[in-house]
Amino acid sequence: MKARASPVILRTTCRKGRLPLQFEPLDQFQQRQKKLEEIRALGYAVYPHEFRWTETPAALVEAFAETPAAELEAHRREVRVAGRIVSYRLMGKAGFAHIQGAGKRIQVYVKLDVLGERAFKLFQLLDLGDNVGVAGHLFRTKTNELSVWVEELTFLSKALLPLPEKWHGLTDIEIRYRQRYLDLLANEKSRQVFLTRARIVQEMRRFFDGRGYVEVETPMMHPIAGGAAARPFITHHNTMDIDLYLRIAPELYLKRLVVGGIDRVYEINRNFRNEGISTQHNPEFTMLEFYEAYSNYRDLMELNEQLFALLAEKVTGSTTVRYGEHQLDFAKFQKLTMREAIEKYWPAEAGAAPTPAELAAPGGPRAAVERYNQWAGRTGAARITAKGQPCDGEWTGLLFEEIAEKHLIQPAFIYDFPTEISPLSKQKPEDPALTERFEIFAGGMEIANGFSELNDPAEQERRFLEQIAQGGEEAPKQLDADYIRALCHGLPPAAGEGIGMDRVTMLLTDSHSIRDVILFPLLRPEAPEAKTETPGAFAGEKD
RNA sequence: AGGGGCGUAGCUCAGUGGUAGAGCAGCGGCCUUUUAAGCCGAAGGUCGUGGGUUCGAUCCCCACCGCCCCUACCA
Repeated sequence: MKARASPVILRTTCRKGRLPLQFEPLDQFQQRQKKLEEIRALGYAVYPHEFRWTETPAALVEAFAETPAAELEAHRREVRVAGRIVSYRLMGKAGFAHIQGAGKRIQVYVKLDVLGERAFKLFQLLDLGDNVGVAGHLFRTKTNELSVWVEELTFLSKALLPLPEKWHGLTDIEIRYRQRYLDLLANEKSRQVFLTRARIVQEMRRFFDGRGYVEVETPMMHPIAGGAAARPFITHHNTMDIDLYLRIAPELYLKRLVVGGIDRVYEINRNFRNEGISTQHNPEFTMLEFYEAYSNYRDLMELNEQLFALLAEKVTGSTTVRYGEHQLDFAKFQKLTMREAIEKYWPAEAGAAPTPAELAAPGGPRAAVERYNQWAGRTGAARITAKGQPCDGEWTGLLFEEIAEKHLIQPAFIYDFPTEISPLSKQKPEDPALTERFEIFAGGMEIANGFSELNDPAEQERRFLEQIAQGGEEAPKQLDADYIRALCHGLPPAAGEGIGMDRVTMLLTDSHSIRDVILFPLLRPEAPEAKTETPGAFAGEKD
């Protein structure tokens, strides 16, 4: 949208204690520094250390929303309240402003004959964006707006740069992401999204803590990147002189902890994947991953039904949540095996849909792909393609992704994944071609992935070696022998799952880009500005 | 990575092949119950960057940069 997000940064020479940077708009920046000096000259501390308040602006507005003027007069309510100035109207010897705090704004009224010369002069030197504290009593104006009759005005800090425009607010998407603090100040909706996100994390913790789970933190820097198929970021430790990978999943460490007797364990933390960026992908994203000994994937599916219904209810007040044009019902999950999903969503015009039995037969998935591609070729739809020589399981996965995934708007479990694409999952006893694995889809996105954990070290080693042999950028390069050793010490039967917290937040806040639920999403760094020598940068200070 | 869109004042946006405009914010003045306060006045822009076409480019063409969307990879 914008060439570069303002402000333009002008570099100046750094002199002892002086602000080395200047920011656009320069005229306002300098104007406000001048006012700051005038405030100092009046004898006010320009960076005071605290303000004792009694209520936030939001609390006042809420608590006295209905209190009539007469009652406020009769029972005078003294308050001390602090916030950021978001509107300002000076009218000669009186003035109004709104100060914003805890997401809401309250009006304050100042009068020369109440405040006195010095404090009123201070009020005249205020700008939109400044932080102030006021002490006084509540009253209602002629137009019946709840306001603070200010008896004492305290300067708290200066905004040297202007706030976004007050009427339209901040709409520039790039600035909203790069300078999130402005977005949070200007857009209540954005503030709400991040408060809701915090609430989601809180409720998740409550849910797992209440079931005897222990929260842990495992390494984010891994000598071997494992636990998922993804390209890792590489970093380097100087003293040890070794390369490390930012983790792509905590899975293998958490299961070591289950070996160690922490039977119910979870972690909420970041994963890093060196892959594409989109409305559903940020290079670092937050996963809740949990493991439960002695349970299988069916137990987990049941747990998830409880979890998501409860979460939606607690966070939005209802188990039914609006997401764009849809109403997602988190109290009702569709359940389909992967093969059933392919059959169900197979396009009618593409000929007979492959049955689960057909997809189970050797060469069946491959044949279905060919049939699908013939149809795709005729209609111009995307063909299913793969590098190398995919096996039946991989073809099945590709079919599912192409045909079914986008239709999974309502919450759904897709289960029984091919073993070939599930290297850490336990096979189904009656069919070793399939594993006890499920994924949860909602809003057309994958939001969770869980399975009965493979705990047979011999089989795990075989699967790892197979992965490595297949190669590819996303396959591990090295056998994680330490993990196999841990399995050799005996991992009890267990089920585990990872939940994409960012995506869950998207669903519960009706956000359609992952960047709207991540405070500081990854953006390309702003182009460095040309260095400009600007001597005597500060008002009243010359070198 | 490929395709599409966008980039004009601090913010939100108009606009034109002939040297750029509004509202808000900022500056000076008036104003002691306003609330998108009002009124008067002055200011503010290498129209994303670099080339090209042209007598002349913010506008047309090309390249580059950044952001957004879609597709691909992925969760």
